[in-house]
Amino acid sequence: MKTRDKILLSSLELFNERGERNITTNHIAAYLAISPGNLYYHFRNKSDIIYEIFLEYEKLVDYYLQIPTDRPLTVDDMAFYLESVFDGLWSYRFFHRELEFLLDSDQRLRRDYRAFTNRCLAAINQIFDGLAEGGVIQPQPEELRSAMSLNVWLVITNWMAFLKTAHGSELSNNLSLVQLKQGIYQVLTLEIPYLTPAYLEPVMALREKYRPELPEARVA
Amino acid sequence: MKTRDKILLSSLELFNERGERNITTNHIAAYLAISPGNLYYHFRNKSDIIYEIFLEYEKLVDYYLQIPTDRPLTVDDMAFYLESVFDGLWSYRFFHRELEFLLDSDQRLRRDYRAFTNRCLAAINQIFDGLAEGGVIQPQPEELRSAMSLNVWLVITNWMAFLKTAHGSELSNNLSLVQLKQGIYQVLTLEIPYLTPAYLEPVMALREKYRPELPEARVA
DNA sequence: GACTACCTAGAGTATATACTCTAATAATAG
DNA sequence: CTATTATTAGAGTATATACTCTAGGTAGTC
Repeated sequence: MKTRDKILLSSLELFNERGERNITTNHIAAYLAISPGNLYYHFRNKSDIIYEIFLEYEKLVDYYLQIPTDRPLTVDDMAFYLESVFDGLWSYRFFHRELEFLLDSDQRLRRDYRAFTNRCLAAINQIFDGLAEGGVIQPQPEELRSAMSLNVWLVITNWMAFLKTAHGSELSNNLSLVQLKQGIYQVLTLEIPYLTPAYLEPVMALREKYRPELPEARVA
Repeated sequence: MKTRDKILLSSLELFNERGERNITTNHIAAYLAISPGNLYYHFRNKSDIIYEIFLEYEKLVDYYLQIPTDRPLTVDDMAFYLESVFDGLWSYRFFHRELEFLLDSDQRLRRDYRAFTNRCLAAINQIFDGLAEGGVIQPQPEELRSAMSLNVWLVITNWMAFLKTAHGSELSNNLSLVQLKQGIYQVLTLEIPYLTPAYLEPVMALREKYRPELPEARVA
């Protein structure tokens, strides 16, 4: 593998594992057993590395969120979109963690991420549209559907932070893909009241698959 | 005012304004025109300052989220809780911004914040309970209500990050309390399907007060 | 006035961080 | 083989950061 790609891969791994804030360019170089000079030969600075990683993330999610408009959507479609989005979130999980700082430090990233968010929101809207066409959910006025889509996005992008901060034992802050996908349970919770009677049962069954095994204490 | 209190106040102000990551203890001292030694006389380190600020935040929110259990809750109660929570979020807005790093760096904070989250979730649950008693929302099974409460929490705590990252112009990332309170619109969106017919109209009217004036583009 | 507890200044330091520079080595093209 | 280009090592640096240390001031009390 090319050194440049190794740098991107290892950076992503280290960022995910230990947080972007805790990983310096010197750490990355040491991890790869290359010199700092070598790293800076391939990337002008740390921001550039992060930006390139974002471009990969963006490409992955955009790929999965191509919503067919020529046919209605099924519950299976919805399940696929949810699985895919959470897989993407998992692979690039460092990103949402320090998002605000990253966007403050890089104008390109700021601009691209905003466009990315809008595409995601549009895709969620389209999914709801397709599900309504497929008779899975009841059609809703545009305004309500948009606000619901935004709530779905907020739940998806905040679920991981919730897990890391509120969940888990006092010592371990480790996170598993299984836990992360319990976010699907939360997203499906949002949809329940809008399901058509015919699809209530299958969607509830799908939801059940993601139910947390040991729900955290929610009562004081 | 005592120097110690001035440090806390200025730190909060600087953290909110420019992000905890961008503010060093030397910045704080310089801002107050005191010496670093003086600052370190009052606080052992930066984490201690942040922890003290958290304690204030915690106290404020706990104060507002004392839910009466001896009477049903009204729409006005709900509006008050929402306003209060978003006011708190605004006053200590730096906190949720770099939450994960802060909790990773301070065990006390990690422990206390987790307990705080659980208290908040319990309060949201109680509010839903009280609203059901008051006939505002339809009573729901415990499981669904808990999952809904969690979604409310996720929307509330992620709304600000959404504004900062996805909203606003490319250059300005400034945030206003008015914008922040548009999060109430999103929270009320979650409640719509659970409202009793009698309360649909008044809650929709309340929601309308927080509708964003210039909604961002949500369609590609 | 002198004792004491509290408070403050400000220079200083060890370490980390992002990044640079030069020289050398590999790869490739003609 | 040679010239050129791409890649790498590794020492080095300017700046920042969190924090320390010493000496001295201030306020209250007897």
